Amino acid sequence: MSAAAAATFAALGEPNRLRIVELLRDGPRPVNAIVQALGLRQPQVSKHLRVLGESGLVTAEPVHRQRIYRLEPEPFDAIAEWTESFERLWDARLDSLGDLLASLDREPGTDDGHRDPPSPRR
Amino acid sequence: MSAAAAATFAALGEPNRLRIVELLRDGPRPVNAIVQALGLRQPQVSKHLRVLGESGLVTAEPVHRQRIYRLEPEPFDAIAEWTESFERLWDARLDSLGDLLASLDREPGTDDGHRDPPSPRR
DNA sequence: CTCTTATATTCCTGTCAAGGAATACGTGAA
DNA sequence: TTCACGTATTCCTTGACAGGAATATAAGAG
Repeated sequence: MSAAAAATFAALGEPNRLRIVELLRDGPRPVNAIVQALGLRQPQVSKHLRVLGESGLVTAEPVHRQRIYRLEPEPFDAIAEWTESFERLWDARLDSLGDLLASLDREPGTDDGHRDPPSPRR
Repeated sequence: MSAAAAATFAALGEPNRLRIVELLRDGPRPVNAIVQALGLRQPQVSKHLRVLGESGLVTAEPVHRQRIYRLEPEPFDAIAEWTESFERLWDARLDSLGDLLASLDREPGTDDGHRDPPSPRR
């Protein structure tokens, strides 16, 4: 899940692609509507849409001579789920820091990687 | 909101940075612990931590000779909020293509009526 | 002060990605 | 068929970014 999440984040990390996604949040759009709404050039929009499509964020449906792009829910669900795994941590972080330090400050040199995670549970 | 979101997504879009973030989810860590846990080289980890810090995803607290890195909640809250603005759209997915397929797999719900399809004509 | 440990920074290099421009492709209309 | 429109692809150039290697900085131990 992490590898796919990285690809999704990378696709959304480009500002113009993020603008496209946020525009499509208001409803499906043909390419030309995106071009005009965002003031980008048509080839760049097509290229961005391709990247978004390869990440599963959008799909296209051909209608007439146009291709109507729309958002797909799965990647957003994945992001939401991923983010939720962090949201549960913020209330349980007061005093574990001191314990952590003592356990991690080990003898150097011959240390070959043995470490014990301090107390990741709350 | 969007501009900062793009920066956050970009920071998380790098696979090794995402691994670092997911490691820190289990608790704060000094740099060397990240190096050993992920099998990366120390300079690269420091560089990634710098990027993560510039996006506000992590902060460091100096203790002894080490710097303990931890996640910061704000960017995750921002991502969650951003994602929620999309999660409310999926139930309104009745459109021309959907209607064709709907006769096959549509499950009859309690919706006698028909929700307003967002057809943003322009 | 000197040495060591932990981390950060710099330089270099290769790769990849985004924008611009031009063009190719596909499909409906005449 | 030919034309026009909507969209996709290709080529090119430039800039950003990640990894490797070496080194610099900070601070505690002796």
